[in-house]
Amino acid sequence: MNGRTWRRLDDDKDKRIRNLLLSNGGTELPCHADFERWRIQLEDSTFTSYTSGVIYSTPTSSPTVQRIWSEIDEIVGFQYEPPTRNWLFGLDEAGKGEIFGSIFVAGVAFPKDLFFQLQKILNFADTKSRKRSLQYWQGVYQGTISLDKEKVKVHAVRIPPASVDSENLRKLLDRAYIKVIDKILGELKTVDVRIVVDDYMLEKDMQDKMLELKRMGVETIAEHDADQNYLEVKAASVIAKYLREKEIDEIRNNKEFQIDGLTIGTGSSNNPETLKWLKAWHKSNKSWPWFVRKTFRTIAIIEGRKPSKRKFK
DNA sequence: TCCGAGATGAGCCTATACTT
DNA sequence: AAGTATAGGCTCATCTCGGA
Repeated sequence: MNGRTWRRLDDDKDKRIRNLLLSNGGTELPCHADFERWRIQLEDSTFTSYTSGVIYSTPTSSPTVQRIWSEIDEIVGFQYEPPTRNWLFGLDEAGKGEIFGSIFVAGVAFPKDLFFQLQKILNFADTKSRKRSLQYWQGVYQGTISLDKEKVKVHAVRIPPASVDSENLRKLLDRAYIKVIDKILGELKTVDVRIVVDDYMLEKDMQDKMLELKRMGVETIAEHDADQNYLEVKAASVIAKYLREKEIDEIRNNKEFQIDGLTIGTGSSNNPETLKWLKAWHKSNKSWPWFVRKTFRTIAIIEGRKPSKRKFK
């Protein structure tokens, strides 16, 4: 059972929500700290407003409270850039700076009438945090793709470690992004689309692609931190994150890739378990498994090699 | 009422490109 | 060649809040 949180509220919305609760029989409770603006008890749920512009409602089994939640959703409205086209199409990648595993580039497109349903699902999904379990990502992923199987278009491309070792990363990203765009746009069969990508510093291929799309009449946006401002990018980042976590989880649980009781850890260069695993594996004289990015600095240092500068031009 | 979990920012890692 | 910038990732410390 989960509560609900609404973020980025201004004073006006806060006031309207407070009035809504009071007019539906809510009773005011004393605040518990300076940073609390008000507390209102309504049936089995306590609503707390914080000075940071956040309102939180504790879990409920009351239909009345759930109806109020929907009304609050309407007052709060868009917590991301509102739709400007009938279709919203976002792309993002996960696993770029990791020393293990693949990079996943994912794209998600959905019609604008699914905006609020999706916003509700993704409101809690924090893609930056690794602390959440694979089950958590799977839940958000399933929630996203099963929202409306006919209308939600999803496509992802995997960039394997061997490619990362042998080619320019941004050029690989360019190609993966273009593949995803072509696939999903082909399914949409319309240019009434807003395409938003998280700006990884696009290379020429992708820049050209974006210009071509613009000429076709598609709205194109590339900006950093796009997942915070565009719901479609947030959705894509969740898909990419899930696929990446799934792969790493499978490697981690594979006994074949455990040594001296050590797993591969998170796969990041400054994860202590990952470093211990690297040292133990190297000591055993086994060759590196497929998922290790052999050209990365950390691996070269473990091998006693001089870290070479990567110049794939 | 109060403890601990989640959020956040700094500083480290990875990559590439541009400037000096 | 070294320094700057951009991107994403993780860890750690600190602080804000979430919830019993």
